[in-house]
Amino acid sequence: MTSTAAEARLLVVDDEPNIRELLSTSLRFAGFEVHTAADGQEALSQAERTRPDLVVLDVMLPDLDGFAVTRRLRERGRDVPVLFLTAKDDVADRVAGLTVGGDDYVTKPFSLEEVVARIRAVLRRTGSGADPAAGRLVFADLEMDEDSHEVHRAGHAVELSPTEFKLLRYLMLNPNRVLSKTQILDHVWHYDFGGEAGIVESYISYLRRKIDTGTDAEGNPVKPLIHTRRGVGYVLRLPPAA
Amino acid sequence: MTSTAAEARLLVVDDEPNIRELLSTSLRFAGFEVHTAADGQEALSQAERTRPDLVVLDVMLPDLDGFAVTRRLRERGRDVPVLFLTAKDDVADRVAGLTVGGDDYVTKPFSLEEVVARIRAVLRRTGSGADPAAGRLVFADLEMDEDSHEVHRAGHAVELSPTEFKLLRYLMLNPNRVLSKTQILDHVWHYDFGGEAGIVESYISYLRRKIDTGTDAEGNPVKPLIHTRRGVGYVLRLPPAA
DNA sequence: TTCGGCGTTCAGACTCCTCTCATGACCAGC
DNA sequence: GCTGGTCATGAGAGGAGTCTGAACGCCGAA
Repeated sequence: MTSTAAEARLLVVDDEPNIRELLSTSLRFAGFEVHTAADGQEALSQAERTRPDLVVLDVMLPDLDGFAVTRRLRERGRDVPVLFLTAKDDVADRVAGLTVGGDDYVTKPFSLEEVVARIRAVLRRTGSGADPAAGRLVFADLEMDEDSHEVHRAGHAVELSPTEFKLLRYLMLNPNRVLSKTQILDHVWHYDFGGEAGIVESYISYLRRKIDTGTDAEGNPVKPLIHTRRGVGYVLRLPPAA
Repeated sequence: MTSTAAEARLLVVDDEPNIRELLSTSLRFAGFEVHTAADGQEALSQAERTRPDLVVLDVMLPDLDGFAVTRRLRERGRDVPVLFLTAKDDVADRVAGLTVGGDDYVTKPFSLEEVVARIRAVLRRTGSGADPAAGRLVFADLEMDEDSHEVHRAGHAVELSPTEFKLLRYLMLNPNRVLSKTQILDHVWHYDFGGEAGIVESYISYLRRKIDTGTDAEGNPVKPLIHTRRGVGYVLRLPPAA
């Protein structure tokens, strides 16, 4: 995750300490200023004090639920956008219009990639953002549009599965940086994924097949962008000059 | 919902906090400046202060009903247009008489798509609006007239059912953006719709049959505009270049 | 009342995705 | 050149996601 100047101020609300910790650490590293709260009441007072640009809010809280918190936040005139965290079987619990306005939601267990991407997407939609490059990742002749989920290599459209897409986004957010398989697993896969790191190798292989093969407009083979650092991990970068 | 500079100032009047919240959040995100009131008296004083361009008014209020509020508003010389919210069984008798002038009404439970579309339609009719493109949505060779409810694909008229129409409008308001099934459900269907997201798949299927099949003027098959992003949602966009 | 259109649900078929496993290639150090 | 470890890739099982047709109830129009 590239960390720049503080991108935005977030409030993370979850009663499970592990989740709170996981999120706040990762989001701070992703460049956000992060405050936390463990329940609805604390969330309201924290929001009052810290004036977040976005609230990451677990729907299931011990006191007030996420909807009550949202309503009270907005009754106070703060129409701050919310990213809801919800269990998969709570879908019925979705209640009227979880995703109204600029809001969005992510189901637990989530991947960190997913959360960061959704936060950025919500801020992009609701923020003052007039950034033309918003939602667009570019590395060499490889381009990704996060809103339409489109990927192009050397001008050609590439179809990626959801996991392939998330993996490539993670690589493109960290160009020229070697990422270990464990790191990739921790960011791209669900936080309670039980499998082995071998799956990363498989998906790197799929990605290479889709973006590092084929030819450009003149018929020359494209230069590979995904490189193996044996014993270390993988890196997205331009191939060495010669 | 594309959000632009504040389009107009609205006053939302409803005694149910959830409905008020749902409406104000969504309408703000749709680009309106929104004030709220919980009963008739508050509505009158808010209208006095904020001078709205349109009032969204629940007919059933704890103190004054929608008639009285409207009458008093107009006695004060404010001929602001009103969009009434009414329960289904109130329709026959009373509401019809209410909708004099540029007014309109929507029955509860409503869909957000519907409310936003009606508000825009009323403002278009009554406002100073001289926008030539008003009420007209175009994407590639697909055209929709929101006022006449007409849809054309490659020059051919297409007949759509009401739900199909709303779904297509939502897609056309968000071109090149992947919309999840939940998002679509929340915007296009009634806010208390209890069903599953499967219905979205069905209606996408109907829409495809009507607008993504057939041929253009030269007899070439039309290019599909509705695309599935497996595991993510649907997107309205031009097919990949080649 | 009958009829037809519409909204909704459901089930089956199908496609695509995820993940694991096994094999063989590759690489670095000796 | 060996050798042990690492990595690339294909095959395939199983599952999740998707599409479509059929059926039913509702409602408004005739």
